[in-house]
Amino acid sequence: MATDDLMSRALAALGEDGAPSVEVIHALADLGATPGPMTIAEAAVHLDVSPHTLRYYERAGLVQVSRDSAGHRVYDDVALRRLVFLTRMRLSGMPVRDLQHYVALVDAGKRTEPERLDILLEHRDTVRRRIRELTLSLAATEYKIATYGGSTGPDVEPVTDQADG
Amino acid sequence: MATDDLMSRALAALGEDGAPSVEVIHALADLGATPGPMTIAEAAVHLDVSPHTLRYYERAGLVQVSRDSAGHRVYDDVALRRLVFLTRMRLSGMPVRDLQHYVALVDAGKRTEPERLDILLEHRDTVRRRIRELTLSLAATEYKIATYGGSTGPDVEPVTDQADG
DNA sequence: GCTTGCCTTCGAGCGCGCTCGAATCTCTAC
DNA sequence: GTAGAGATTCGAGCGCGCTCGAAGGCAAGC
Repeated sequence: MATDDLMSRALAALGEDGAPSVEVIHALADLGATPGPMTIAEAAVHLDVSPHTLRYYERAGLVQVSRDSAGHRVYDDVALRRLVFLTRMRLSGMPVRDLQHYVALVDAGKRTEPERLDILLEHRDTVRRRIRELTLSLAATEYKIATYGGSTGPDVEPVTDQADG
Repeated sequence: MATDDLMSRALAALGEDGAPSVEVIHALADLGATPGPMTIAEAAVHLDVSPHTLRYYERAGLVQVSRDSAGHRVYDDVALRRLVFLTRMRLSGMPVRDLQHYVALVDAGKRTEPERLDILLEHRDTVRRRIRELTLSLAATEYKIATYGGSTGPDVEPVTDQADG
């Protein structure tokens, strides 16, 4: 089950109301399936990013990846789980810098859990704010679409094109 | 009524359910209030961007701004309305490149309205997709927050820290 | 008159997140 | 043995959207 497939399926399962089901949440939590060791090309497909990006993440210290006898990267379950987390956080807009901080905390041990939780809580709020912004922009866009022709509103009938048309 | 104030107020009025009220939509459509001519500093506050950004938008051909006798920019209602539109679209993630295309169509006259409408429709879909992505990421983040301590799920009790903790 | 402050233009610089190219290595297939 | 695919490292480059700095202009206040 590739992550992009999973996201696609989850997106498909997510109704217009925007309330994810329990199944979707469980699917996103990646419970169960351990896809096993894979090459960088396979991992890239699995995570829906480019091999270049995977190497970049590794260089950035976000994930450690072992090598086989040929020196090629081997993505095991540990690396893949972290990368699923990382790509998901990136998709939701968390900067790489913040992720570097977060993984540093993870690597620093269990005592950093409170701070990690704080980061997640703050990120949650950021995502919520962003969703609201987008919801408003969406409403404005839909309003503009619905009233097209009267570019500043329904009570204005422009003779020529308006500036914000 | 500054645009940022308006957005703040609209955000405050927007409940957890994420369904904007008619009032909010009307407010976002900027019906009524014409703030009159203002300086670049005033416009920047009004639009919640920097003067640098306003000059950049003008250089990018997104808006035309006249000058007073001293050569200073004068933001009239036409410019301000367009900038409200532009900043809103930017906020919702439309690339400057696309906005350049859009305003070029506006300046090309009424016959380009169908294409403009297409752009808005496509943008609407893009914003919807993005909202869904963020909603899913939010759900995953909230799940992780709720199950914190069991970093890969509730059925796993890690002895040491997990890679995706 | 002179300082202060905000404005102007212009081009350059920057932070982010990749993205790419070059040179080289390893494995597989023919 | 040799061609080809795909991997490696490294540093550089790029597209985006600003952001800044330098050098100078204009108007008001002391």
